[in-house]
Amino acid sequence: MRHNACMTTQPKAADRAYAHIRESLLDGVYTSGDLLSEGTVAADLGISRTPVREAFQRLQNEGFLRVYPKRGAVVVPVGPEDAHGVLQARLLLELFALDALAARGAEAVRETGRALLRDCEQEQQGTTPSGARELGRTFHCRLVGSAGNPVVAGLYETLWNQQERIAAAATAGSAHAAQDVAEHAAIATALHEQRPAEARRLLADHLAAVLHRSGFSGRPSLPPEAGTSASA
Amino acid sequence: MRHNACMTTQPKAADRAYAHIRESLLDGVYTSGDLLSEGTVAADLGISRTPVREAFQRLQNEGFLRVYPKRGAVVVPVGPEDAHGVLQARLLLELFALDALAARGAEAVRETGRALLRDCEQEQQGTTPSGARELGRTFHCRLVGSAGNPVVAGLYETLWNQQERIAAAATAGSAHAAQDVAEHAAIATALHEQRPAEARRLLADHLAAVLHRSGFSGRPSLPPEAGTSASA
DNA sequence: AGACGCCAACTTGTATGCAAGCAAGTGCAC
DNA sequence: GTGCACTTGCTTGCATACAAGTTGGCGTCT
Repeated sequence: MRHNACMTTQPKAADRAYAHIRESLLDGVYTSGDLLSEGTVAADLGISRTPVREAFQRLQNEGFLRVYPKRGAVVVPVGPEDAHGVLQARLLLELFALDALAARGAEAVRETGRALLRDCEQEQQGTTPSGARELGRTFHCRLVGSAGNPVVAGLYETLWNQQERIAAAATAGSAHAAQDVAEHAAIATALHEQRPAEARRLLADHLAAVLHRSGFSGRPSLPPEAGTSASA
Repeated sequence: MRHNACMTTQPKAADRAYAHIRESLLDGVYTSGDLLSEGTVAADLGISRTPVREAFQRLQNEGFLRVYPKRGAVVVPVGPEDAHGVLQARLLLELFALDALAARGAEAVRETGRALLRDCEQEQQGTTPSGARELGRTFHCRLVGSAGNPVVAGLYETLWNQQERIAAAATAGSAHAAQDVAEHAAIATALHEQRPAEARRLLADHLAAVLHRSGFSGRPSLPPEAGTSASA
Protein backbone atom coordinates (compact mmCIF):
# COMPACT_ATOMS: atom_id res chain seq x y z
CA MET A 1 0.00 0.00 0.00
CA ARG A 2 1.73 3.12 -1.15
CA HIS A 3 -1.23 5.42 -0.78
CA ASN A 4 -0.97 4.76 2.91
CA ALA A 5 -2.66 7.75 4.46
CA CYS A 6 -0.96 7.08 7.75
CA MET A 7 -0.91 10.75 8.64
CA THR A 8 -4.66 10.97 8.94
CA THR A 9 -4.93 8.48 11.79
CA GLN A 10 -2.39 8.26 14.56
CA PRO A 11 -4.01 5.34 16.38
CA LYS A 12 -2.58 2.01 15.49
CA ALA A 13 -4.00 0.30 12.45
CA ALA A 14 -4.69 -2.76 14.58
CA ASP A 15 -6.95 -0.70 16.81
CA ARG A 16 -8.78 0.72 13.84
CA ALA A 17 -9.32 -2.77 12.49
CA TYR A 18 -10.52 -3.95 15.87
CA ALA A 19 -12.95 -1.08 16.27
CA HIS A 20 -14.21 -1.43 12.72
CA ILE A 21 -14.94 -5.12 12.94
CA ARG A 22 -16.46 -4.77 16.38
CA GLU A 23 -18.76 -2.02 15.21
CA SER A 24 -19.71 -3.99 12.15
CA LEU A 25 -20.50 -6.95 14.36
CA LEU A 26 -22.58 -4.91 16.80
CA ASP A 27 -24.40 -3.05 14.05
CA GLY A 28 -25.35 -6.20 12.27
CA VAL A 29 -23.21 -5.69 9.19
CA TYR A 30 -21.77 -9.10 9.88
CA THR A 31 -24.28 -11.59 11.22
CA SER A 32 -24.09 -14.93 12.94
CA GLY A 33 -22.36 -17.57 10.90
CA ASP A 34 -20.72 -15.18 8.48
CA LEU A 35 -17.29 -16.26 7.37
CA LEU A 36 -14.77 -13.49 7.03
CA SER A 37 -11.13 -13.57 6.07
CA GLU A 38 -8.16 -11.46 7.01
CA GLY A 39 -7.49 -10.51 3.42
CA THR A 40 -10.98 -9.24 2.76
CA VAL A 41 -11.14 -7.06 5.83
CA ALA A 42 -7.63 -5.81 5.21
CA ALA A 43 -8.58 -4.77 1.69
CA ASP A 44 -11.71 -3.06 2.94
CA LEU A 45 -9.72 -0.97 5.38
CA GLY A 46 -6.79 -0.38 3.08
CA ILE A 47 -4.29 -1.92 5.45
CA SER A 48 -2.30 -5.13 5.48
CA ARG A 49 -3.31 -8.45 6.94
CA THR A 50 -1.04 -8.18 9.96
CA PRO A 51 -3.09 -5.73 12.04
CA VAL A 52 -6.29 -7.41 10.95
CA ARG A 53 -4.92 -10.67 12.22
CA GLU A 54 -4.24 -9.06 15.56
CA ALA A 55 -7.79 -7.72 15.68
CA PHE A 56 -9.16 -11.17 14.88
CA GLN A 57 -7.29 -12.60 17.81
CA ARG A 58 -8.61 -10.00 20.20
CA LEU A 59 -12.13 -10.50 18.96
CA GLN A 60 -11.77 -14.23 19.29
CA ASN A 61 -10.87 -14.22 22.94
CA GLU A 62 -13.64 -11.73 23.55
CA GLY A 63 -16.02 -14.30 22.14
CA PHE A 64 -17.06 -12.46 19.01
CA LEU A 65 -15.24 -14.60 16.48
CA ARG A 66 -14.00 -18.10 16.19
CA VAL A 67 -10.97 -18.62 14.00
CA TYR A 68 -10.77 -21.95 12.24
CA PRO A 69 -7.21 -23.09 11.59
CA LYS A 70 -7.06 -22.55 7.89
CA ARG A 71 -10.56 -21.68 6.86
CA GLY A 72 -11.29 -18.23 8.17
CA ALA A 73 -13.14 -16.65 11.06
CA VAL A 74 -16.82 -17.22 11.67
CA VAL A 75 -19.05 -14.91 13.62
CA VAL A 76 -20.01 -16.90 16.68
CA PRO A 77 -23.75 -17.38 16.80
CA VAL A 78 -25.44 -16.59 20.10
CA GLY A 79 -28.44 -18.51 21.38
CA PRO A 80 -30.87 -18.30 24.28
CA GLU A 81 -28.70 -20.49 26.48
CA ASP A 82 -25.84 -18.02 26.03
CA ALA A 83 -28.06 -15.15 27.03
CA HIS A 84 -29.24 -17.06 30.06
CA GLY A 85 -25.70 -17.94 31.05
CA VAL A 86 -24.42 -14.42 30.69
CA LEU A 87 -27.24 -12.92 32.69
CA GLN A 88 -26.82 -15.54 35.38
CA ALA A 89 -23.12 -14.75 35.60
CA ARG A 90 -23.82 -11.05 35.66
CA LEU A 91 -26.26 -11.49 38.49
CA LEU A 92 -23.73 -13.49 40.44
CA LEU A 93 -20.97 -10.94 40.02
CA GLU A 94 -23.07 -7.85 40.51
CA LEU A 95 -24.78 -9.14 43.63
CA PHE A 96 -21.38 -10.04 44.99
CA ALA A 97 -20.23 -6.53 44.22
CA LEU A 98 -23.19 -5.07 46.06
CA ASP A 99 -22.45 -7.16 49.13
CA ALA A 100 -18.76 -6.38 49.05
CA LEU A 101 -19.59 -2.72 48.67
CA ALA A 102 -21.91 -2.83 51.66
CA ALA A 103 -19.15 -4.50 53.63
CA ARG A 104 -16.90 -1.57 52.86
CA GLY A 105 -19.07 0.71 54.92
CA ALA A 106 -21.91 3.16 54.61
CA GLU A 107 -19.80 5.96 53.25
CA ALA A 108 -18.54 3.82 50.36
CA VAL A 109 -22.10 2.86 49.52
CA ARG A 110 -23.18 6.46 49.52
CA GLU A 111 -20.26 7.63 47.41
CA THR A 112 -20.75 4.86 44.87
CA GLY A 113 -24.43 5.75 44.65
CA ARG A 114 -23.48 9.32 43.92
CA ALA A 115 -21.05 8.33 41.19
CA LEU A 116 -23.61 6.02 39.63
CA LEU A 117 -26.19 8.77 39.64
CA ARG A 118 -23.80 10.94 37.67
CA ASP A 119 -23.50 8.13 35.14
CA CYS A 120 -27.27 8.01 34.89
CA GLU A 121 -27.50 11.72 34.18
CA GLN A 122 -25.15 11.24 31.26
CA GLU A 123 -27.24 8.32 30.14
CA GLN A 124 -30.32 10.49 29.95
CA GLN A 125 -28.54 12.85 27.58
CA GLY A 126 -26.52 10.72 25.20
CA THR A 127 -28.81 9.15 22.66
CA THR A 128 -26.66 7.62 19.97
CA PRO A 129 -26.75 3.81 19.99
CA SER A 130 -23.02 3.40 20.50
CA GLY A 131 -23.08 6.10 23.15
CA ALA A 132 -25.81 4.29 25.04
CA ARG A 133 -23.79 1.10 24.83
CA GLU A 134 -20.79 2.80 26.30
CA LEU A 135 -22.72 4.40 29.11
CA GLY A 136 -24.41 1.19 30.10
CA ARG A 137 -20.99 -0.35 30.24
CA THR A 138 -19.61 2.35 32.47
CA PHE A 139 -22.58 2.09 34.81
CA HIS A 140 -22.37 -1.63 35.39
CA CYS A 141 -18.59 -1.76 35.35
CA ARG A 142 -18.41 1.00 37.91
CA LEU A 143 -20.91 -0.87 40.04
CA VAL A 144 -18.83 -4.02 39.96
CA GLY A 145 -15.63 -2.07 40.33
CA SER A 146 -16.91 -0.56 43.53
CA ALA A 147 -16.53 -3.94 45.18
CA GLY A 148 -12.83 -3.21 45.42
CA ASN A 149 -11.77 -6.45 43.81
CA PRO A 150 -9.92 -5.76 40.54
CA VAL A 151 -9.94 -9.42 39.61
CA VAL A 152 -13.70 -9.60 39.71
CA ALA A 153 -13.86 -6.32 37.84
CA GLY A 154 -11.71 -7.79 35.10
CA LEU A 155 -13.90 -10.83 34.89
CA TYR A 156 -16.92 -8.62 34.58
CA GLU A 157 -15.41 -6.66 31.72
CA THR A 158 -14.97 -9.92 29.87
CA LEU A 159 -18.58 -10.72 30.60
CA TRP A 160 -19.73 -7.39 29.32
CA ASN A 161 -18.32 -8.07 25.89
CA GLN A 162 -20.56 -11.09 25.67
CA GLN A 163 -23.41 -9.01 27.00
CA GLU A 164 -23.01 -6.59 24.13
CA ARG A 165 -22.85 -9.40 21.65
CA ILE A 166 -26.14 -10.72 22.96
CA ALA A 167 -27.74 -7.30 22.95
CA ALA A 168 -26.70 -6.89 19.33
CA ALA A 169 -28.19 -10.23 18.38
CA ALA A 170 -31.36 -9.55 20.32
CA THR A 171 -34.60 -8.75 18.60
CA ALA A 172 -34.58 -5.07 19.48
CA GLY A 173 -31.17 -3.47 19.59
CA SER A 174 -31.67 -0.69 22.09
CA ALA A 175 -35.39 -0.05 21.92
CA HIS A 176 -35.69 -0.16 25.66
CA ALA A 177 -32.81 2.17 26.46
CA ALA A 178 -35.05 4.52 28.42
CA GLN A 179 -36.26 1.72 30.61
CA ASP A 180 -32.67 0.66 31.26
CA VAL A 181 -31.75 4.16 32.32
CA ALA A 182 -34.70 4.37 34.67
CA GLU A 183 -33.77 1.11 36.35
CA HIS A 184 -30.17 2.18 36.60
CA ALA A 185 -31.25 5.38 38.28
CA ALA A 186 -33.41 3.46 40.73
CA ILE A 187 -30.48 1.27 41.71
CA ALA A 188 -28.16 4.23 42.09
CA THR A 189 -30.70 6.09 44.18
CA ALA A 190 -31.23 3.13 46.47
CA LEU A 191 -27.49 2.98 47.07
CA HIS A 192 -27.14 6.68 47.60
CA GLU A 193 -29.94 6.60 50.13
CA GLN A 194 -28.33 3.73 51.99
CA ARG A 195 -30.78 0.99 51.13
CA PRO A 196 -28.48 -1.77 49.87
CA ALA A 197 -31.09 -4.48 50.34
CA GLU A 198 -33.45 -2.70 48.00
CA ALA A 199 -30.60 -2.14 45.57
CA ARG A 200 -30.09 -5.88 45.51
CA ARG A 201 -33.71 -6.49 44.68
CA LEU A 202 -33.79 -3.76 42.04
CA LEU A 203 -30.65 -5.13 40.44
CA ALA A 204 -32.04 -8.64 40.24
CA ASP A 205 -35.21 -7.28 38.71
CA HIS A 206 -33.21 -5.19 36.28
CA LEU A 207 -31.21 -8.14 35.01
CA ALA A 208 -34.31 -10.30 34.72
CA ALA A 209 -35.93 -7.51 32.76
CA VAL A 210 -32.91 -7.17 30.49
CA LEU A 211 -33.04 -10.87 29.73
CA HIS A 212 -36.76 -10.70 29.07
CA ARG A 213 -36.47 -7.68 26.78
CA SER A 214 -33.69 -9.34 24.83
CA GLY A 215 -36.21 -11.84 23.58
CA PHE A 216 -34.01 -14.74 24.66
CA SER A 217 -35.91 -15.59 27.82
CA GLY A 218 -36.91 -19.09 26.89
CA ARG A 219 -37.07 -20.21 30.50
CA PRO A 220 -39.29 -18.14 32.78
CA SER A 221 -37.07 -17.66 35.77
CA LEU A 222 -33.55 -16.37 35.92
CA PRO A 223 -33.26 -15.55 39.65
CA PRO A 224 -33.86 -18.96 41.28
CA GLU A 225 -30.53 -20.68 41.34
CA ALA A 226 -28.29 -17.66 41.09
CA GLY A 227 -30.30 -15.75 43.63
CA THR A 228 -30.30 -18.49 46.22
CA SER A 229 -26.62 -19.17 45.89
CA ALA A 230 -25.45 -15.62 46.15
CA SER A 231 -27.90 -14.13 48.57
CA ALA A 232 -29.80 -16.58 50.74
CA MET B 1 16.70 -18.58 10.02
CA ARG B 2 17.98 -21.22 7.71
CA HIS B 3 18.64 -23.83 10.34
CA ASN B 4 14.93 -23.83 10.94
CA ALA B 5 14.27 -27.24 12.46
CA CYS B 6 10.64 -27.00 11.53
CA MET B 7 10.37 -30.68 10.84
CA THR B 8 10.68 -31.64 14.45
CA THR B 9 7.46 -29.95 15.52
CA GLN B 10 4.37 -29.69 13.33
CA PRO B 11 2.27 -27.67 15.78
CA LYS B 12 2.18 -24.02 15.01
CA ALA B 13 5.19 -22.01 15.96
CA ALA B 14 2.92 -19.56 17.72
CA ASP B 15 1.74 -22.30 20.04
CA ARG B 16 5.28 -23.38 20.74
CA ALA B 17 6.22 -19.82 21.57
CA TYR B 18 3.19 -19.48 23.82
CA ALA B 19 3.92 -22.70 25.65
CA HIS B 20 7.59 -21.88 26.01
CA ILE B 21 7.07 -18.43 27.45
CA ARG B 22 4.30 -19.64 29.70
CA GLU B 23 6.47 -22.44 31.06
CA SER B 24 9.36 -20.07 31.55
CA LEU B 25 7.06 -17.74 33.42
CA LEU B 26 5.65 -20.48 35.63
CA ASP B 27 9.05 -22.03 36.28
CA GLY B 28 10.55 -18.77 37.35
CA VAL B 29 12.92 -18.36 34.42
CA TYR B 30 11.35 -14.98 33.91
CA THR B 31 10.43 -13.18 37.09
CA SER B 32 8.28 -10.22 38.00
CA GLY B 33 9.36 -7.03 36.34
CA ASP B 34 11.50 -8.67 33.70
CA LEU B 35 11.42 -6.92 30.36
CA LEU B 36 11.40 -9.19 27.37
CA SER B 37 11.27 -8.40 23.69
CA GLU B 38 9.85 -10.22 20.71
CA GLY B 39 13.20 -10.38 18.99
CA THR B 40 14.99 -11.98 21.89
CA VAL B 41 12.43 -14.70 22.41
CA ALA B 42 12.22 -15.30 18.68
CA ALA B 43 15.95 -15.78 18.49
CA ASP B 44 15.91 -18.13 21.46
CA LEU B 45 13.32 -20.31 19.79
CA GLY B 46 14.77 -20.05 16.32
CA ILE B 47 11.59 -18.62 14.84
CA SER B 48 10.56 -15.23 13.57
CA ARG B 49 9.01 -12.42 15.53
CA THR B 50 5.52 -12.91 14.12
CA PRO B 51 4.47 -15.96 16.12
CA VAL B 52 6.16 -14.59 19.20
CA ARG B 53 4.12 -11.47 18.82
CA GLU B 54 0.97 -13.56 18.75
CA ALA B 55 2.05 -15.39 21.87
CA PHE B 56 2.72 -12.11 23.63
CA GLN B 57 -0.81 -11.00 22.89
CA ARG B 58 -2.32 -14.15 24.26
CA LEU B 59 -0.22 -13.96 27.37
CA GLN B 60 -1.16 -10.35 27.82
CA ASN B 61 -4.88 -10.92 27.92
CA GLU B 62 -4.30 -13.84 30.22
CA GLY B 63 -2.66 -11.43 32.60
CA PHE B 64 0.88 -12.76 32.43
CA LEU B 65 2.44 -9.95 30.47
CA ARG B 66 1.84 -6.32 29.88
CA VAL B 67 2.98 -4.97 26.54
CA TYR B 68 4.13 -1.39 26.52
CA PRO B 69 3.58 0.33 23.19
CA LYS B 70 7.13 0.55 22.01
CA ARG B 71 9.20 -0.57 24.90
CA GLY B 72 8.67 -4.28 25.30
CA ALA B 73 6.68 -6.63 27.47
CA VAL B 74 7.06 -6.70 31.22
CA VAL B 75 6.20 -9.65 33.40
CA VAL B 76 3.29 -8.44 35.48
CA PRO B 77 4.18 -8.53 39.16
CA VAL B 78 1.68 -10.16 41.47
CA GLY B 79 1.08 -9.03 45.01
CA PRO B 80 -0.91 -10.16 48.03
CA GLU B 81 -3.97 -8.17 46.98
CA ASP B 82 -4.02 -10.03 43.68
CA ALA B 83 -3.88 -13.35 45.48
CA HIS B 84 -6.67 -12.26 47.75
CA GLY B 85 -8.79 -11.08 44.85
CA VAL B 86 -8.30 -14.23 42.85
CA LEU B 87 -9.14 -16.50 45.73
CA GLN B 88 -12.19 -14.45 46.56
CA ALA B 89 -13.36 -14.69 42.96
CA ARG B 90 -12.66 -18.40 42.90
CA LEU B 91 -14.68 -18.91 46.03
CA LEU B 92 -17.55 -16.97 44.54
CA LEU B 93 -17.59 -18.94 41.31
CA GLU B 94 -16.96 -22.35 42.80
CA LEU B 95 -19.61 -21.99 45.47
CA PHE B 96 -22.03 -20.87 42.80
CA ALA B 97 -21.10 -23.95 40.81
CA LEU B 98 -21.77 -26.18 43.77
CA ASP B 99 -25.20 -24.66 44.29
CA ALA B 100 -26.06 -24.84 40.62
CA LEU B 101 -24.92 -28.43 40.57
CA ALA B 102 -27.09 -29.27 43.57
CA ALA B 103 -30.00 -27.63 41.79
CA ARG B 104 -29.47 -29.99 38.86
CA GLY B 105 -30.44 -32.93 41.02
CA ALA B 106 -28.98 -35.66 43.15
CA GLU B 107 -27.88 -37.78 40.23
CA ALA B 108 -25.85 -34.95 38.71
CA VAL B 109 -24.16 -34.38 42.06
CA ARG B 110 -23.31 -38.03 42.36
CA GLU B 111 -21.98 -38.30 38.84
CA THR B 112 -19.86 -35.19 39.19
CA GLY B 113 -18.45 -36.53 42.42
CA ARG B 114 -17.51 -39.72 40.64
CA ALA B 115 -15.77 -37.85 37.82
CA LEU B 116 -13.90 -35.67 40.31
CA LEU B 117 -12.76 -38.74 42.21
CA ARG B 118 -11.27 -40.08 39.00
CA ASP B 119 -9.39 -36.83 38.63
CA CYS B 120 -8.07 -37.22 42.15
CA GLU B 121 -6.77 -40.71 41.43
CA GLN B 122 -4.77 -39.30 38.56
CA GLU B 123 -3.55 -36.57 40.83
CA GLN B 124 -2.15 -39.08 43.26
CA GLN B 125 -0.07 -40.63 40.50
CA GLY B 126 1.29 -37.79 38.41
CA THR B 127 4.11 -36.11 40.26
CA THR B 128 5.80 -33.76 37.83
CA PRO B 129 5.22 -30.11 38.67
CA SER B 130 3.60 -29.25 35.35
CA GLY B 131 1.52 -32.42 35.57
CA ALA B 132 0.26 -31.45 39.01
CA ARG B 133 -0.62 -28.02 37.68
CA GLU B 134 -2.62 -29.50 34.86
CA LEU B 135 -4.48 -31.89 37.10
CA GLY B 136 -5.41 -29.24 39.57
CA ARG B 137 -6.76 -27.26 36.70
CA THR B 138 -8.88 -30.12 35.43
CA PHE B 139 -10.26 -30.76 38.89
CA HIS B 140 -11.42 -27.25 39.58
CA CYS B 141 -12.49 -26.54 36.02
CA ARG B 142 -14.55 -29.69 35.97
CA LEU B 143 -16.12 -28.69 39.25
CA VAL B 144 -17.11 -25.31 37.89
CA GLY B 145 -18.10 -26.79 34.56
CA SER B 146 -20.53 -29.10 36.30
CA ALA B 147 -22.70 -26.08 37.04
CA GLY B 148 -23.90 -26.29 33.46
CA ASN B 149 -23.17 -22.66 32.69
CA PRO B 150 -20.51 -22.42 29.96
CA VAL B 151 -20.17 -18.69 30.45
CA VAL B 152 -19.21 -19.09 34.09
CA ALA B 153 -16.90 -21.92 33.10
CA GLY B 154 -15.16 -19.63 30.63
CA LEU B 155 -14.78 -16.97 33.27
CA TYR B 156 -13.28 -19.50 35.60
CA GLU B 157 -10.72 -20.60 33.06
CA THR B 158 -9.59 -17.02 32.81
CA LEU B 159 -9.37 -16.94 36.57
CA TRP B 160 -7.32 -20.07 36.66
CA ASN B 161 -4.59 -18.51 34.57
CA GLN B 162 -4.17 -15.90 37.24
CA GLN B 163 -4.29 -18.59 39.87
CA GLU B 164 -1.34 -20.32 38.27
CA ARG B 165 0.53 -17.07 38.02
CA ILE B 166 0.05 -16.56 41.73
CA ALA B 167 1.04 -20.08 42.57
CA ALA B 168 4.21 -19.62 40.56
CA ALA B 169 5.07 -16.42 42.37
CA ALA B 170 4.25 -17.93 45.74
CA THR B 171 6.96 -18.84 48.18
CA ALA B 172 6.65 -22.57 47.67
CA GLY B 173 5.81 -23.62 44.15
CA SER B 174 4.00 -26.88 44.74
CA ALA B 175 5.33 -28.02 48.07
CA HIS B 176 1.86 -28.72 49.35
CA ALA B 177 0.62 -30.70 46.38
CA ALA B 178 -0.21 -33.70 48.53
CA GLN B 179 -2.38 -31.60 50.80
CA ASP B 180 -4.17 -30.18 47.79
CA VAL B 181 -4.91 -33.63 46.49
CA ALA B 182 -6.25 -34.75 49.85
CA GLU B 183 -8.59 -31.79 50.04
CA HIS B 184 -9.73 -32.35 46.49
CA ALA B 185 -10.51 -35.94 47.31
CA ALA B 186 -12.49 -34.89 50.36
CA ILE B 187 -14.60 -32.53 48.29
CA ALA B 188 -15.17 -35.12 45.60
CA THR B 189 -16.13 -37.73 48.17
CA ALA B 190 -18.59 -35.39 49.85
CA LEU B 191 -20.26 -34.81 46.51
CA HIS B 192 -20.31 -38.44 45.57
CA GLU B 193 -21.90 -39.29 48.90
CA GLN B 194 -24.54 -36.62 48.43
CA ARG B 195 -23.43 -34.18 51.07
CA PRO B 196 -23.33 -30.92 49.11
CA ALA B 197 -23.43 -28.77 52.23
CA GLU B 198 -20.27 -30.39 53.50
CA ALA B 199 -18.72 -30.00 50.07
CA ARG B 200 -19.37 -26.29 50.32
CA ARG B 201 -17.63 -26.08 53.64
CA LEU B 202 -14.70 -28.21 52.50
CA LEU B 203 -14.30 -26.10 49.39
CA ALA B 204 -14.25 -22.86 51.35
CA ASP B 205 -11.67 -24.35 53.69
CA HIS B 206 -9.64 -25.59 50.75
CA LEU B 207 -9.46 -22.18 49.13
CA ALA B 208 -8.61 -20.51 52.40
CA ALA B 209 -5.86 -23.06 52.88
CA VAL B 210 -4.55 -22.48 49.37
CA LEU B 211 -4.33 -18.77 50.03
CA HIS B 212 -2.61 -19.34 53.33
CA ARG B 213 -0.10 -21.78 51.88
CA SER B 214 0.70 -19.38 49.06
CA GLY B 215 2.25 -17.09 51.62
CA PHE B 216 0.21 -14.16 50.37
CA SER B 217 -2.31 -14.17 53.19
CA GLY B 218 -1.45 -10.79 54.56
CA ARG B 219 -4.89 -10.41 56.02
CA PRO B 220 -5.92 -13.23 58.33
CA SER B 221 -9.34 -14.02 56.97
CA LEU B 222 -10.42 -14.76 53.45
CA PRO B 223 -13.87 -16.17 54.19
CA PRO B 224 -15.56 -13.20 55.89
CA GLU B 225 -16.82 -11.04 53.05
CA ALA B 226 -16.83 -13.65 50.35
CA GLY B 227 -18.33 -16.23 52.64
CA THR B 228 -21.13 -14.06 53.87
CA SER B 229 -22.03 -12.80 50.45
CA ALA B 230 -22.00 -16.12 48.66
CA SER B 231 -23.08 -18.56 51.31
CA ALA B 232 -24.76 -17.15 54.39
C1' DA C 1 -23.80 -42.70 -14.69
C1' DG C 2 -20.77 -42.88 -10.75
C1' DA C 3 -16.49 -42.50 -8.51
C1' DC C 4 -11.85 -41.27 -8.31
C1' DG C 5 -8.08 -38.12 -8.69
C1' DC C 6 -6.13 -33.85 -9.90
C1' DC C 7 -6.07 -28.93 -10.12
C1' DA C 8 -6.99 -24.27 -9.11
C1' DA C 9 -8.62 -20.79 -5.97
C1' DC C 10 -9.03 -19.66 -1.81
C1' DT C 11 -7.40 -19.49 3.10
C1' DT C 12 -4.03 -18.93 7.06
C1' DG C 13 0.93 -19.36 8.93
C1' DT C 14 5.55 -17.56 8.87
C1' DA C 15 9.59 -14.97 7.52
C1' DT C 16 11.65 -10.74 6.38
C1' DG C 17 12.37 -5.84 5.31
C1' DC C 18 11.59 -1.26 6.38
C1' DA C 19 9.97 2.77 8.94
C1' DA C 20 8.90 5.02 13.16
C1' DG C 21 9.27 5.67 18.13
C1' DC C 22 11.49 5.81 22.57
C1' DA C 23 15.65 5.81 25.99
C1' DA C 24 19.85 6.33 27.25
C1' DG C 25 24.45 7.76 26.44
C1' DT C 26 27.78 10.89 24.23
C1' DG C 27 29.82 14.95 23.26
C1' DC C 28 29.59 19.87 22.59
C1' DA C 29 28.58 24.55 23.93
C1' DC C 30 28.13 27.64 27.58
C1' DG D 1 30.62 21.85 36.04
C1' DT D 2 26.06 21.96 33.95
C1' DG D 3 22.61 21.68 30.46
C1' DC D 4 21.15 20.53 25.91
C1' DA D 5 21.03 18.54 21.24
C1' DC D 6 22.42 14.75 18.70
C1' DT D 7 23.33 10.13 17.81
C1' DT D 8 23.03 5.34 18.53
C1' DG D 9 20.92 1.23 19.73
C1' DC D 10 17.12 -0.75 21.02
C1' DT D 11 12.16 -1.68 20.58
C1' DT D 12 7.60 -2.34 18.22
C1' DG D 13 4.26 -1.59 14.02
C1' DC D 14 3.23 -2.58 9.46
C1' DA D 15 3.69 -4.18 4.75
C1' DT D 16 4.86 -7.70 1.79
C1' DA D 17 6.60 -12.18 0.06
C1' DC D 18 6.39 -16.84 0.33
C1' DA D 19 5.09 -21.52 2.01
C1' DA D 20 1.68 -24.73 3.34
C1' DG D 21 -2.91 -26.40 4.01
C1' DT D 22 -7.98 -26.91 2.84
C1' DT D 23 -11.94 -26.84 -0.20
C1' DG D 24 -14.59 -27.36 -4.04
C1' DG D 25 -15.02 -28.29 -8.77
C1' DC D 26 -13.74 -30.14 -13.10
C1' DG D 27 -12.16 -33.75 -16.02
C1' DT D 28 -11.31 -38.40 -16.77
C1' DC D 29 -11.45 -43.23 -16.12
C1' DT D 30 -14.13 -47.27 -15.10
